[in-house]
Amino acid sequence: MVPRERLWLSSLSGREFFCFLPEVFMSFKPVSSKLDAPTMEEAILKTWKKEKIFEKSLSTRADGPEYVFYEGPPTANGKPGVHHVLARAFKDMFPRYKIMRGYHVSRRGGWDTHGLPVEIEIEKRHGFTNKQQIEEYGIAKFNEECRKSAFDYIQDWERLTDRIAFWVDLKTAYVTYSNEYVESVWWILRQFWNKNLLYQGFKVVPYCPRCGTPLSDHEVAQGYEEVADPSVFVRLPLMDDPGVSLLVWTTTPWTLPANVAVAAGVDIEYVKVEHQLPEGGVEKLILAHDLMEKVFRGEEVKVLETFKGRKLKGTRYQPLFTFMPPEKPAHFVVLGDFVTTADGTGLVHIAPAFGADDMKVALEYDLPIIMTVAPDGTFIAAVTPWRGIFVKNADESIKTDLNNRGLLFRAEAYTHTYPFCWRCHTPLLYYAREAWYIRTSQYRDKLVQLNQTINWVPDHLRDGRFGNWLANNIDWALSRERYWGTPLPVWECAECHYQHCIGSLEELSQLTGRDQSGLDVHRPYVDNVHFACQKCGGKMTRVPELIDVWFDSGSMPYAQWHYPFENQDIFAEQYPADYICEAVDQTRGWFYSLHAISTLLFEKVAFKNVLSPGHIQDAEGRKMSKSLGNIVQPWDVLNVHGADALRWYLYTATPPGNERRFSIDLVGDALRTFTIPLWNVYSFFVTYANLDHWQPGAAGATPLAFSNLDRWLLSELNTLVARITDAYEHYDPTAATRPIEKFVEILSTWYLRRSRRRFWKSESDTDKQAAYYTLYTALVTISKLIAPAMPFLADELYRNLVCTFDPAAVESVHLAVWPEVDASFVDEKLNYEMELIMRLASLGHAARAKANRKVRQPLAEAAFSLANQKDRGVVLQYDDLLMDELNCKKVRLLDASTEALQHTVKPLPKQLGQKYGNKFPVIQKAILAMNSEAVAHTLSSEGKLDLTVDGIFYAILPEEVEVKSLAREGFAVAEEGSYVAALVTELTPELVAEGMAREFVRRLQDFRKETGLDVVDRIRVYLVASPLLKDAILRHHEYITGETLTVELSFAAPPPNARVISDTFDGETVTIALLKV
RNA sequence: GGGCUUGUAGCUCAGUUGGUUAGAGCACUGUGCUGAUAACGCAGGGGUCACAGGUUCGAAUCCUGUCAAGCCCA
Repeated sequence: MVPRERLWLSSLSGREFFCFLPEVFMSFKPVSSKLDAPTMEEAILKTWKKEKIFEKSLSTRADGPEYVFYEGPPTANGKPGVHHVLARAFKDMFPRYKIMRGYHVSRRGGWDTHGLPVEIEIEKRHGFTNKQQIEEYGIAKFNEECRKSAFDYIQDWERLTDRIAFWVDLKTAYVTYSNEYVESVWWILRQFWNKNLLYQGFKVVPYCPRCGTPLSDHEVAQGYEEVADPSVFVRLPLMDDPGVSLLVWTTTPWTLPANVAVAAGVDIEYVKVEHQLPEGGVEKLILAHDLMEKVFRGEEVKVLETFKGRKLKGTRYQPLFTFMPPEKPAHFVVLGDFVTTADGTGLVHIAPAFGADDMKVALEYDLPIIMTVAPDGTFIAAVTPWRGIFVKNADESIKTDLNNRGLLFRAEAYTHTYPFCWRCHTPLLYYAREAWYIRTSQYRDKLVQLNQTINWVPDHLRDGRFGNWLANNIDWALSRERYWGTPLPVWECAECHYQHCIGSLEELSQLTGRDQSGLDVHRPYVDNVHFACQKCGGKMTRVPELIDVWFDSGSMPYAQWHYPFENQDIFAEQYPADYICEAVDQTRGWFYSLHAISTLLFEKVAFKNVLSPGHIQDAEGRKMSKSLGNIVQPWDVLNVHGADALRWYLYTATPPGNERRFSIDLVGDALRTFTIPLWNVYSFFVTYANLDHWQPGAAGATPLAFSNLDRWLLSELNTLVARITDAYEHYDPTAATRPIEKFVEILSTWYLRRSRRRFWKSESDTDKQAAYYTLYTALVTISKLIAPAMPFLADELYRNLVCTFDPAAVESVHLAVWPEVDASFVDEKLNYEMELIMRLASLGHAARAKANRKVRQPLAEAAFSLANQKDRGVVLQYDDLLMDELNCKKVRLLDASTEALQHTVKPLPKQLGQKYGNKFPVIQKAILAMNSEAVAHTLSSEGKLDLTVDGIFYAILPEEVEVKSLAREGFAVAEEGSYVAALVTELTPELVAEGMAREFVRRLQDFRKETGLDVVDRIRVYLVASPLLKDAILRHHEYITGETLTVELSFAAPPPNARVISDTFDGETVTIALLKV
């Protein structure tokens, strides 16, 4: 069928006005069926800027309730990658949704500007390899370069942020190095100082003795190598049990002079064994049961006693060395959860100065810390035998010493990975340095309790990774011995060592008696500020440390507003956040620093909802890294497929907490499977609505005649709105997007496929109006539902579909109001019934294919069998849809009373199994052993089936057995589960002729298209055809001319200027000559 | 070494309180349909539900262990 001629004189009443002035018809902007996504998106971007849509999204909601979003500040000293797009895409969608719900979302941006990554860039630039070089170069110059470098790639960030439509206010973005920001951070630290939460202690850090500096984690990670270290087993004779020794193991003998305790595992099983000495006699040793085999290597030992580790707690042993007598109780067994039985003896030597676990357990048990090593990595003078020797070089001599004293059980080489300095290749030492801590562990219970009130997505983070981290909270090691960062605002007196923490620049001014408001708060300037000690009048100098950059970013709720020095009202409104979002690696980074600072400061949460997406991997599931060369650049994707497809892929590919594989092609799939079908529906609608001069809201007084199909689509649409709304309310990006894909699919492949003729037909009746209304409503609603996810396409649809005709409409979908569910349209029954009809249509097609009957050939009859009695009425109710879809003259139900049927029965495991439990197998067997016809008959006539198996009686109900009916003969059959479609495939001459006519129409339409005719062009047709075909054409003359807009169809000779083709089908031949009128 | 997470078709993913023969989309092959479509329909091939035990009438699903990958920590 061809769309009717577009003449409007005979059209709907009330439209005559347009007929006289066709040139002023308002119409939708024409939409090509080809979509160029990047071009479309860039045009929308320009429009947004021109019309200041982002600004309006704020101003139009100025009176709305506040929805607070915190931007986790990135560092702009590197180029943004796909993983940044990921986080930003997830950040963006919920604020956009909330705007449409009427909220005001200020979305201030921010930049993290301090820290080691920035310093390293500058070090690389100058080829610096150690801290002395920086100090020789000058901290002032160095920091000035850091300050500039922090924004080296800011333009890349701004461009990318803009292009992916992450709406964030970068014009007013906070910057962590600004004096105002730092002053707020100082204020926070001062609050902690006042509460006695800030203290100085030791921290064990990976330390390079040659460079004289601790290394950051990622520096350490660069330098692991496999090496052979000495592995020694050492006896520690017990004080109170002569002849018995603890057996400990270590790969760092140089730490033994600093030993203060031995750790055992509380639930590990230990044994006391009797062991034959090679030189004669026996000794008694204590070690973990599971490691006996490894330690004694088949040597025979006698187990004297077995006990759990907790029993060893407090057991005292004789110190190995006595160079430095401890000032506190030491040399006894403690319990540690880090003890394992993977290696060694299950008893771990503890030297708090040289191991993080050791330090932790030392704090727990108040053990002394014995520092035997100087900063250059050599033993101090007190360790007399090895003074001045580099510790690793003393290992052999220490072994000899122990052996001479009969304490060495065994020594050998042990190969493992050990960290080396990435700059100078010196083996790193784990080494205790003085450090500043925040006493977060004092607030452990509060941290845990407040965390329970936070909504985590995925929710396992709350009690898993984050919850565990809080439950085992240790004090926050705050200080860093670096240059470019927020200085720790503690001043110390050179004389009496009195310390004072500064809380504001004003305080500093008072103390120094000089206006410090213009001071650069960074090193080295702040280090040159001195004042008199309150206690002794001595000279106060700032301590050299900076603070952890995570403290900077965790302070952003306060510092971004220069709170409490300014903006107290804004702060009150913007704290805490409703929503934050960063990748999962931030659990112990930003998420923790926000939570810890907020808890210690105000005992409140800093954020109520947090979404934490998993990382991006390459298409093979490997992580993206420079060394693998598998990094996908965001612009390569954006320039090909656009930002919407990229975002859509990220939302739909996998639940947010999972890792997701990523490649240009996977984004292309999102475009092909969702965007393009949606675009085609849109393009179809606009094309035909323009041809018909259809306008939204112009139907006038005529009531719309909604078909079943319309009512169904509107029901599905409102169901969809409810689902998507619910998903957004629950911070579920996958559920907020995937159902839209499903909806667009059924919109395109069922609603539109089944409705095409309604749009083409000549009469502009109420049915057609209903179809336009329905499709229009669906498209406009979709534009709103996808707005938070695909901001460009959404606005493209909305602006053309809504703004074109409605001058009162807001100018962008992002300023529009989120759709409400109209419950009166939701009809669950209708949804169910249409799904059934789609399934039956599908079965009908399958039956056709099996019988080798193409769809163009009409068939006499399609019959269906449905096991569920309730479903049977549905078939007849929608028979018009099925007849049309399957090209059948009649649709009916298979019926046992009117035709020969055979039945198959299937006992249903779910129903029978749940009811009868372990009797299910015998019941199933018994039913299958019976005659299926008899079972089917009894169940339908008596409503139950009596069964006795092994002397037990069962009454089986119809719903517990599936009965399927099959026609015996004369049908082509397809079945799925209990559904059966049966087609009568016998053809009458009438049906054959009609099939030929349709076949002929198809050729003619192809020919029209090939000739380049417009859909509304009219034609004359001249034919030569074989007799059977000629007969069919004459019989269906009216149908053919109507479908093909043929004004004259004749079997006369064609004029010489006609286009001619010949074709053969179904054994018939035809020659067609065509002429445009 | 520890914690958390993941593992289902070639690829991307569903799979409800355990219950019929484990599904969908993409890709591939065949075929049909089409004057919106870059489409669409139908069919086919493709599965040791990572592996091994256990519980159960019945396990992708519950339990235990192992392996692999990712992240965080050590």
